[in-house]
Amino acid sequence: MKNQELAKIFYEIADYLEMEGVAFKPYAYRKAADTLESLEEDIAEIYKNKGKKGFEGLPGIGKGITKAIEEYLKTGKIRIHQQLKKKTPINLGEMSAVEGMGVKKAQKLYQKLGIRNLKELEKAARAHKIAPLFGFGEKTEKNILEGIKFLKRSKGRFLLGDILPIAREVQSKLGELKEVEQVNFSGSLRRMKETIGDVDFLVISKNPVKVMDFFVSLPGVVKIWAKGNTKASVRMAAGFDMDIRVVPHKSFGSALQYFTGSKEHNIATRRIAISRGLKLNEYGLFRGKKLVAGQTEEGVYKALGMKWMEPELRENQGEIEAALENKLPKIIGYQNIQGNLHCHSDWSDGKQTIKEMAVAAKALGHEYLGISDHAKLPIANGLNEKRFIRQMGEIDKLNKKITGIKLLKGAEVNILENGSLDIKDEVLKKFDYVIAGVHSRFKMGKEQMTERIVKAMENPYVNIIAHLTGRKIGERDESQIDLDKILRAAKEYNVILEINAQPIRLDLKDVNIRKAKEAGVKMIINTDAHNKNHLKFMEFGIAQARRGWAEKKDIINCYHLKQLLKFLK
DNA sequence: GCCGTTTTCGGCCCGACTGTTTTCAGTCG
Repeated sequence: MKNQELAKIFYEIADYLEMEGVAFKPYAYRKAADTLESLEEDIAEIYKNKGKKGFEGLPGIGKGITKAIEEYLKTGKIRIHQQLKKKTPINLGEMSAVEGMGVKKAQKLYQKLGIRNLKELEKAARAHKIAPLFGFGEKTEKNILEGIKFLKRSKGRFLLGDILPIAREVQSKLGELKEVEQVNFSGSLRRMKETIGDVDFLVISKNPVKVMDFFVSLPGVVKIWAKGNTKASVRMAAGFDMDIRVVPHKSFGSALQYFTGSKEHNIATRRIAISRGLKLNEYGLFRGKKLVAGQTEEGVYKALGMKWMEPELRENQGEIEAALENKLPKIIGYQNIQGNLHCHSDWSDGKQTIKEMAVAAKALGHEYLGISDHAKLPIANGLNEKRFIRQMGEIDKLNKKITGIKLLKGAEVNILENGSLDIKDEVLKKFDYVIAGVHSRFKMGKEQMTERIVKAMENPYVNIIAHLTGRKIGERDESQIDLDKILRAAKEYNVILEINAQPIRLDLKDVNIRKAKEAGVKMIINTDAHNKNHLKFMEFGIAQARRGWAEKKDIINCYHLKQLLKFLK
């Protein structure tokens, strides 16, 4: 797939052009790179089948970029890129990853000192060669060294599941300050993105300085990147950054809208503002100097001709158009889930007994809990047919003893290499439902993997396919699959696709959820809990479903027990 | 270089903080 390669080159061209002080073209190249990055089909395939006509209608790809793509597909290179690189042969990505270092500084350092990469940058800073340069200074040199130090320790993006609890804790600490009237987090965290770069807080306060002082002295702060009267930024010991912004009451809505993003969503909303003769910034929506809206997000969107929309939708993936036409989806709410069909007990690799899991699920207000221990996986102490039958007996007994929650008999069986299952049909038919999942050979070819999963779906006793692509964020890539084919099979055989709520899985991911929904395929949000605390992962699965525009009717564990059982039959 | 509910030409999102060139460019979100 050439899309990512090309996107990378266009981003680089954009950086170089910015370095040269060229106006607006960098924006154009980045826009084209964004388009390529999120493009599903292979650009090379499109070109092969339809020629450059196939690029028509792709946003941000016009005459010039089309030519560049053509050049790359034919020669493997883009001349302008080569020329720019030759002129300033530096590792821009590496250099500009250092906090405070952008393209201009990188260019100067190359021109004056010949610095091309991080290693040379560190060496020069240590030898105090940077401070005397025109435009640089002692502080800049020190910041470069600190930036490099933090860069080496930082882990990039963090899992939503790891960050959200920390952010909530900080939020409640800030909320306890008497100077703080209101505090929210914003950014990708409020949009519940699966990975988070940094945490952004937004505060209403009449005494911002006090809030700033408190914020930069929070436990865990190891570096203060910036601290002003209304804005501060810190690095936490865990390796991520936190930003805070204080705004007046009358601007809270526009500030929340602005800092929630996404960036693309903001650019789009600001364009709409401009087209209506308005200006949108974090302080409000203005006509000339007159404040039109700002206190609430609802007011801002309304003044732009839109209904308020859930933060999870704000990715400029059609939500703005939908809002303008009053066609926003009514996405699933965080309180709509009635139960959970994927969890493990100490019969396989879970930590708790079935009863303990049931009690914990009941405490969360669930109406039913499906026990779905592993089949036959040796590393997971998986069950064979005999043990499954015994477990069913135990679940029957527990159902008579426990009130307030119904236990369902399930299993997570393995889809073997050839698509068959590792538990016999005569036992499969005794379960209330069967989950099938791939747990081995994740790297087989796309066609083979697709066939493997489709074959499992054909089994009449399979209700749910677990964690479809097998990805583990930051650890294991998605298996290659033909999603369209799988969605067609799911529809045909009435198989439900799981949205696995484990923060490291979130599989189906948002864009796949949206495709499943559009294909009319039902989904279920499951925690895949291996201990009772994991039952709380449900929130992350719901978030992912919301990001995928899923509605209540798309998600079968929004059903009450009776309706669910009818559906599973 | 791209694009059009004002436009095929003339725009392209907007503001805070830092450090240094002491008035603002560079960087970031």
